[in-house]
Amino acid sequence: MDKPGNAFNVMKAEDSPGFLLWQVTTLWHRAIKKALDEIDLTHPQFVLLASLLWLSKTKASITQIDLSHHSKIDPMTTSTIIKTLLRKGLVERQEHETDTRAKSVTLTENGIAISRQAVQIINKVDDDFFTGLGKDVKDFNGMLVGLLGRNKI
Amino acid sequence: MDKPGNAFNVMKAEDSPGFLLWQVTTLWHRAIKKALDEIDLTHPQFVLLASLLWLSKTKASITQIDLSHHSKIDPMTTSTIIKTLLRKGLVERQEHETDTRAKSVTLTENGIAISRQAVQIINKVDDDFFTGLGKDVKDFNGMLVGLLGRNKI
DNA sequence: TACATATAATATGTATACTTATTAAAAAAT
DNA sequence: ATTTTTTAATAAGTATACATATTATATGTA
Repeated sequence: MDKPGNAFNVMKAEDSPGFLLWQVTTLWHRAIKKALDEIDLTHPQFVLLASLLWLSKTKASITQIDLSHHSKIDPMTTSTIIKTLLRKGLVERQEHETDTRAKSVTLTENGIAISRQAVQIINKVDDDFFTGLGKDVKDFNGMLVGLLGRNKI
Repeated sequence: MDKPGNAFNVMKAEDSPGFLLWQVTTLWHRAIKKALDEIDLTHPQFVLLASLLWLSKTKASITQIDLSHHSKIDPMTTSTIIKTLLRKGLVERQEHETDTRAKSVTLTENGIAISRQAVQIINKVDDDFFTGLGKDVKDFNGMLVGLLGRNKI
């Protein structure tokens, strides 16, 4: 009764959503990373580019905080990644029209092209990765939306 | 029809399991990181310690590759993290009995204590985080297990 | 208007996470 | 038995991800 293992509250690793989520996302990140290598983007870079593409459908001026909120990437990391995207010529920054503290981030022409390409690549990776869920994907999405709603930070 | 946004194959972000998974795991990682701060562990460090605790229930000699396979953390990263855990005095390494290339990793006494404490902390964080799923947690786990099975790398 | 509080962005420092390449030894193949 | 192929571990280099602290500005309140 005093072996190291008895610290767990589950008998099988498959009963722990946390450990399963760790394993699944580790494999998923790896697959995405590999696919994005082809266009020299990292996963977080892609998330910010896609967020820009997405938000620009409905919002005129997008700040780093907007991107941070949408992507859940913390503001500091967002700042770092945007700086890299600037260096790559995929985004540009201009002064915000009303808030002088903030910066408006926009995609460059090349940024739009790369982002669209990246979205296609990720669509395919995700299609492959989540194929196993079949019809359950709706339920899966629903659960994730539920978790998001209950764990807003 | 040529605005940036039309690159997506979903109309709502809630229809993309990939984006939802990104958001959920980002928030989840943040919550775990914050909780583990208290005992000066990172999430990956915890995963390896818990893996050691778990595997030692059934396996006499545990190598870094064993840990890598179980945790899905790649071998190089496993090596780096184990080195940190060594420095912290939470694990020890000895020559493997039969394979001279490999190293057997074991928890120190303090490592066992810290690991158990960490497991309790994470149990609580995960309980809180996944509470929203209610009875669905079984289905959620099942889907994750399915994804794991279909995406072995 | 003046002051306290909240917010946008970022410099700094530590710890992943991975790629590529290397070393040494085990396993498989002929 | 010798050669070929895998495999365990890791060095080096790049890019997150976060906490903490700082700067400058916006917002709320008296």
